[in-house]
Amino acid sequence: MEYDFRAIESRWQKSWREEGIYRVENGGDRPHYYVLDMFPYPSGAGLHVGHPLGYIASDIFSRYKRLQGFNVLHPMGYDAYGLPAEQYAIQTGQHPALTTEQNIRRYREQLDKIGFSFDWSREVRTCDPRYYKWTQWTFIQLFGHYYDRAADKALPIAALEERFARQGTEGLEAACTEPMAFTAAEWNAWDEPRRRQVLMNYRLAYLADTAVNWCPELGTVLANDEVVGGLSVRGGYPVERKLMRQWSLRISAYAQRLVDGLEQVDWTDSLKEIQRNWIGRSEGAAVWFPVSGREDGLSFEIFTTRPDTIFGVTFMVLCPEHELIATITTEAQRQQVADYVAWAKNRSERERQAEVKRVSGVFSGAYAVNPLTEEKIPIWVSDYVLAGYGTGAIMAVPAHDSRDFAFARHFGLPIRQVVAAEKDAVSDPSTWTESLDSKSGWAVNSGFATGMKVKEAMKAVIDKIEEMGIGRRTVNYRLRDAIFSRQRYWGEPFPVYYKQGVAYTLPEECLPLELPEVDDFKPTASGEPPLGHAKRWAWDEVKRCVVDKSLVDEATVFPLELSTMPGFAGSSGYYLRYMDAHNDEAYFSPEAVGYWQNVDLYVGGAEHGTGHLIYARFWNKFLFDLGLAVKDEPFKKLINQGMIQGRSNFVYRSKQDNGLFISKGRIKNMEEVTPIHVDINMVDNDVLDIERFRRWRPEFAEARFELEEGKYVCGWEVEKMSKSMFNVQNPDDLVDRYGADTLRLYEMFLGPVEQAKPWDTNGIEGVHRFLKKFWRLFDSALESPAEGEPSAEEMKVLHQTIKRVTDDVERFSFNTVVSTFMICANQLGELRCRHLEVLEPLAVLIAPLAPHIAEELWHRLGHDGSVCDARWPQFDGRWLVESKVKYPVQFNGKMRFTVELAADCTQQQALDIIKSMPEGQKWLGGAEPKKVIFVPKKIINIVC
RNA sequence: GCGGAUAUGGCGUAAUCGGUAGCCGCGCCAGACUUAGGAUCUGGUUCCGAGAGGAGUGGGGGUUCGAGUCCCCCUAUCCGCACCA
Repeated sequence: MEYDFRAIESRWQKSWREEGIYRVENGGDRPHYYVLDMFPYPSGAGLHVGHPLGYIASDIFSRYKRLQGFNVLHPMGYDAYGLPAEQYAIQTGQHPALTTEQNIRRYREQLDKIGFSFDWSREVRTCDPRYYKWTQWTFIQLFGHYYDRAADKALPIAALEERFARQGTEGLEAACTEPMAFTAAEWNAWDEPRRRQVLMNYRLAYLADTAVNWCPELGTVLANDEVVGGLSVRGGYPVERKLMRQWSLRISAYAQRLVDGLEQVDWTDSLKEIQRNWIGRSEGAAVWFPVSGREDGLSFEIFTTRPDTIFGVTFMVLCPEHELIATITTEAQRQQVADYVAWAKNRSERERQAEVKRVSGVFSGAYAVNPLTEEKIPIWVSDYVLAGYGTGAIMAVPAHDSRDFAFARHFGLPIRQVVAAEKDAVSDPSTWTESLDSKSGWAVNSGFATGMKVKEAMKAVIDKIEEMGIGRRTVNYRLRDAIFSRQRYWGEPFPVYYKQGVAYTLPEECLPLELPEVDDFKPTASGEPPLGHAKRWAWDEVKRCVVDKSLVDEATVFPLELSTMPGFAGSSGYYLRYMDAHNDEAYFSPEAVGYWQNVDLYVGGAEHGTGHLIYARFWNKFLFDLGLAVKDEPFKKLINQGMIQGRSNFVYRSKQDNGLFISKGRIKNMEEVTPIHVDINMVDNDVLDIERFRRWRPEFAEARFELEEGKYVCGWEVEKMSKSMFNVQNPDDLVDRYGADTLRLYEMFLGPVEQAKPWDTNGIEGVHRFLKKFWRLFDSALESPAEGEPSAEEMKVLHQTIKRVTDDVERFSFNTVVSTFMICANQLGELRCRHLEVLEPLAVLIAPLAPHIAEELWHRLGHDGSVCDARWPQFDGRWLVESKVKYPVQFNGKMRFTVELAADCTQQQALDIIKSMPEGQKWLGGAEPKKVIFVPKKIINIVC
């Protein structure tokens, strides 16, 4: 029988669908395992071959775990809200709801063709009201909680109110926007709006005037991870800093726990490092510097990681946004400072970042006093100090900070050395070409700290300023709160309404607050959210949801919040929803989360390291504080699949003769030809299909070719996969041509899952040939099965394969699994193996990789059920026993040599084997070895 | 600039521990079968050399009886962050 993959695959896909064999139940006796893929944005372009790479890897692991006897949760869904979907809708002029629906259908078709074992009964879509009900619900909880640093967790805001009524801010340690201090008496005297205003300072979801990333082109604000180099990630449009009243999530409150949690998870070091850098924890000191000559005792706070260099401060710098500037600037400097601040403000974020090397700044005319030396030091204003980090003010130590050094050199400010690389190695800083930033070395010219090592000096200086009451040891994070509102249409509406300008959340019973249909969903340049067009909706929903009916009158037409939530809102907790996807009473039941706990294996791209993976961890930690999630970290193990790049093909057109195309090997000088992208679908192993090329474009119909060995060989280059380069590979074409099993095997065979690699189909034939060979092996054995016992040789091949496949699947080395199967098929083919008891376990073994062919073979072997319910074959080591002498070596008058033996070989057996070998006798000189050292598993060193 | 990763034949890669470098596949070469094409099968294929032999895992050094693998320095490429005090 021929290997008819089309018939086999459609038959089994249909059967799986009808039998619902991938449906998973919560509970049962089997151990549980949760395998999750990062769910896709259903974009208009459909899936390309890069998408399924991770899905195939996770599917292999899920199927493997299932065959090992685990109850495996392996769900899939769609991240359908957010900018990409909406941008696509705007481009095509269709409503996002419609395009999203179409795209999802297309994605589903493409996914189904590849034969995944997803439990589609648990599908979630972030744009489905039954799903986003819980996104909105979580927002309400975030609004209703604050972060208590003493308890180190989120607590209900009601507890905070109670505390304020009892003792004001006395003794409170809580994450907040601005530090506040008031007494219980003051709190109790305030009215409701005033109190709410104060509480907003502490809520985990809060409204505040924030310097945001405003993208005029997209008509919305963006989070920090959505902006790279001053341009929006989505679309690449310029982004400017703008002060706007926006919702934010107080993710910074969790900064330390987000750092600490990385210790517990099994992620790659590089991804953990990306997160650590993004959170940017740095230890140092906060120090108050008084402004000189002020009767009101005015002072300002700075943050430094180098308190030991405080004796080397020669000037102070404030960021242009600093509130103190207006107060301290002297009359003489007022105009200059105002000009500078105005100039700095108008500079786009992109300009500022592009001109980092350019030094700019202005003297304020005011002076500060160094609290340790009593020295008077000038206060400058410069935009190299950032408003968003620390306090927006620094103490400048030009001798030991490269940025301060550049600034001092530019403006001719003094430079004073206070650290020396070697003890007492003091030199004249005016001769220096760069600052000495290293933290190793000794303090010099540093008052009481002189002679100490830098590390000691740091501690001594902090102790001193704490003792003087002018500062404290502190930790600063780079991680900033996540801006949560978007002035866009396609997102979750906020469950928020306003009463006299004060924000209230809707009652939970009213959820979901559904996204209305609007005629015009396009963003506006002014930043007015498109939901403003939905007058009827605002009206009706307010009437339905708002408790206080008096609000619904002509005067307050739009008491609802009109922004929507960003894309990451819906994707932050979806893995929890899969556990209990149809629950209308709760996000997920305690039983469901108690059973599945958290994700055992998460597979997805590393590009989410600073976005989704931070937000999801934050979201989970918050739900953990609420007692809903049962684990502090959501994703135990994480595998980053490498990006698949495109591999473009070129033809080379002669510059002299526009109708002539020269094969790559015949080109003498690349200057004489123009490379032209050609569609990779008409190139096979870099050989051009000349007829298809002629038909491709009218201008190539008459093309002539200078061939090499009768072929036209194309050039190639690795580029981004994109339509314009004609290098997009659609998985459907390959499935049609070779079948899903071949595609699955080939994507894995390409190389390690984690590695970035260009896509090319040059080897796919080989993988397809293997499947045919594998099929024939079974086919001939089924036709005339061998009688009697399988040979030791055959058993050895089988057990070698079981061992290697099991080990390699365990360590996610799927490319070597494919190789192992190829070797196995070659060897059994050579042995002409027709023993069904040798072949049957192989059908199970290959089921995770190539489920369709496995299912068909399983069926042909006479089994009624699915191969998915089979048991993973057990490795039996006794078939592999062998021995082999490796390197005999003599040294130090002793003999030592190394022997390779089977894993279960005993010491005595090892010695017997060695002594039985003629060389062994010679090396040992007839003597008994004195010492046998088992070094690794297999190799034994023997010392005589 | 800081941080992380990677570097092996013509190509993708393999070599769980330090133990005969190059498994498996592509491509290429030769052959078998075939009217032909396709499909299938067999043998060969790191480089230099006719051969004996020699060289060889980006470059240089080190540890070791033994290094692709461990350590130090350098180079190139990729990724992340980027005036973060």
